Amino acid sequence: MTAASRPTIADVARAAGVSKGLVSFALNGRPGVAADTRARILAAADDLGWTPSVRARSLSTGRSFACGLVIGRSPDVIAADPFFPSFIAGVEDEFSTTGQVLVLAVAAPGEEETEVYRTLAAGRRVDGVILSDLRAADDRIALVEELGLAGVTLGVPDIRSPFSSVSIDDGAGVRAAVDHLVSLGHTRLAHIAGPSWMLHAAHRRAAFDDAVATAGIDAIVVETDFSAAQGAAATEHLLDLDEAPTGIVYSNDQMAVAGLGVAQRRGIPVPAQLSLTGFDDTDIGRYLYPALTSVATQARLWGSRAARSLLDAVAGADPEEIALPSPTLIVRGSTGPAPHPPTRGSGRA
Amino acid sequence: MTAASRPTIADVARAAGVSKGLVSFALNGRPGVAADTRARILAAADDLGWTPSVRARSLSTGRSFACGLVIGRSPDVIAADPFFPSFIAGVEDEFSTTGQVLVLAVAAPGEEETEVYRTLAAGRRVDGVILSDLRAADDRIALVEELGLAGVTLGVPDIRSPFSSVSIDDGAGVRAAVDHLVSLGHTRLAHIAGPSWMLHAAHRRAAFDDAVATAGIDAIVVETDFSAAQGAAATEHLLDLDEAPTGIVYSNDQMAVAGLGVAQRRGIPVPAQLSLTGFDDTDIGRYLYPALTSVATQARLWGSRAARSLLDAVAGADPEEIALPSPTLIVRGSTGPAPHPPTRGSGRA
DNA sequence: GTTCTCGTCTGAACCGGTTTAGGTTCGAGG
DNA sequence: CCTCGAACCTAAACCGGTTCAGACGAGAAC
Repeated sequence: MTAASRPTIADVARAAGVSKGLVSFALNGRPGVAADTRARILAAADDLGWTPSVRARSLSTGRSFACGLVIGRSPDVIAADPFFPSFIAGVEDEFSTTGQVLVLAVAAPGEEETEVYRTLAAGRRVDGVILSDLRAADDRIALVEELGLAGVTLGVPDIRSPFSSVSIDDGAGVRAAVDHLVSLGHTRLAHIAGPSWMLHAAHRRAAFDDAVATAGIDAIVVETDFSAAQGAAATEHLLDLDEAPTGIVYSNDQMAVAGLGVAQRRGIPVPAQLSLTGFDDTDIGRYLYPALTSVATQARLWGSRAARSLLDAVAGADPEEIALPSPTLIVRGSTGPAPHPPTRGSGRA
Repeated sequence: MTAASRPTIADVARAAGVSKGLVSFALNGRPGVAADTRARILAAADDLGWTPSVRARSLSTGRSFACGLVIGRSPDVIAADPFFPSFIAGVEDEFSTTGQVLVLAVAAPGEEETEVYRTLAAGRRVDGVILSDLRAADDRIALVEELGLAGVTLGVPDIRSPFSSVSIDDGAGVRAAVDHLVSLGHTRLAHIAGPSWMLHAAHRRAAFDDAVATAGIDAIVVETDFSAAQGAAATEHLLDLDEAPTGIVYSNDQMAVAGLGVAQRRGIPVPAQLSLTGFDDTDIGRYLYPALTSVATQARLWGSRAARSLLDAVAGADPEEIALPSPTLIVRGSTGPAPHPPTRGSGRA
């Protein structure tokens, strides 16, 4: 009479006239159940509107059917980064079809972050975790291994790792940006990099160094924390230089946007006097004036691949290294031919 | 020898020389346990490094110790919106101290979204959900109630709701923006609104209508889907008008940024000929040129309050209506005095 | 006809907690 | 000295699934 609580497997068993155990077998599609009995059980379950209790299943199988993503950044830096929403959408693409659930946590790197992993593992709330923003000699890898969780890293770690990795070749994007600028005649370039302890920031920087060396041109690199504030500051610094660069390759879009703001404030025409490229191909970059030339990564695809790889790992598959298609440079208005240099001595127009 | 699996409450009981039940009582700080026994049990638990299994606890208590947030937007629109990361950080502030966990899902409104709620409830994976981006006659309210989940709405619903709400007075922010522009002498304003089926977009629009009516000035409203693309298109439309507005109040920052791009592309000086205000006070807005005048909401605070309210509801508290501090207008360079009108007839400088 | 095997199904243990009914012990009150 | 109640504790049921040892029956092999 009172709120009939949801049917359990025992109710289904009673309705079908079989034992609990057999119901479990039938519902999980395991062999050893006569075809007609199976049909009868499924019909009974359907009739009663039975639905498995993940809680009970978790307890008896020892799996959580949930995976975690701990975003190790300060909220300010995340806020402006379009990567995670797209990435998470990709993860969902995969999880939703397999009954998994995504547990999200936000914690600044350090103590607090470690604590989050420990808590997640202690309560056995997740079966595995996605390690994003891989760091140099990332101690989370050993931590997650020690905690007995499955894992997948976004990018190939620089240390031994028992986990699968899913990577995108950031370097190709940066090289494309540099080549683009070089082909436009730029000879003094700069790179505004992310923090070198972040592996992908380091990769982008290395690719930049490599590309400019190959092209045989001058270059300077400034390191930042990826924030708009430091992106702006770094740009100011570069523009104050005696021989200011004529092209700046930013390690993310939000710094590029801030850099564009700095240039405009100084009255430096973009791209006539200064070309800028971003990284991530944020939607907003497309609507700025001039629109931002940027490197487009496929965050959503990355998310779904990482999710799948993690589920494979939870299921006991061997680690694998997955490489995603290289990012592509989207050329827009913020890059253009190098300005005619008003260099001393050579007074050419 | 072999991987000693984690200690259970039975191990603790054995070590302390008491029964399982008493251990449970002691660990949960319930009365009826002698002080020294309690101490002995706690010491034993500590010794063994015991940690509760949330799975087992879930099964026996019927609670999940997890809450859900289903973001009902298309990934593109989320990506550029800084609200959720900050909001989620706030939710975490509250959850992390109480051992709760946040389950995040992303689904475009409609079928798919409903399915996500049903799935979450069917598996009893969450105890409650946060309903964000409240809609007109939001059917999620009845759905969540029917599913037997606790809930909290972000904003006061326009229909009967059994849930607590946590709201911020968007209208105050929009009014502040309008008043600011009016005080600068603007007499033709426009509002680029979000979709009217989103309650907060509707509120902002209503506040705009109200504020311009009070000021007794001309105004026009264009509705969009909150995306940068439509923000840009709406701006183009307004600037094409015979009597183009001299001030535009955008319903979010990303449209304002796109609008600024449009103005710059047309060579319309901002703020000399056109003033713009955003909403959300995105970090990026601060670094544009000119920097964006915007309405700052406290997303993180909102998150922690909503989380707390939801936990109260899960614990059985009566619904409450919480009002957050009004947002404040942050004035920056994108707004300025109204241009001297080169109107026909009155040739005043 | 007996034995073996296979497929089908049952019953019970188990996962790791919580909760409740009831049993001891002890001191106070009569 | 006996009775009674409070304080403390135990044992067992319970949450809702999974899993495994073994019961049972039927057909095949001998």
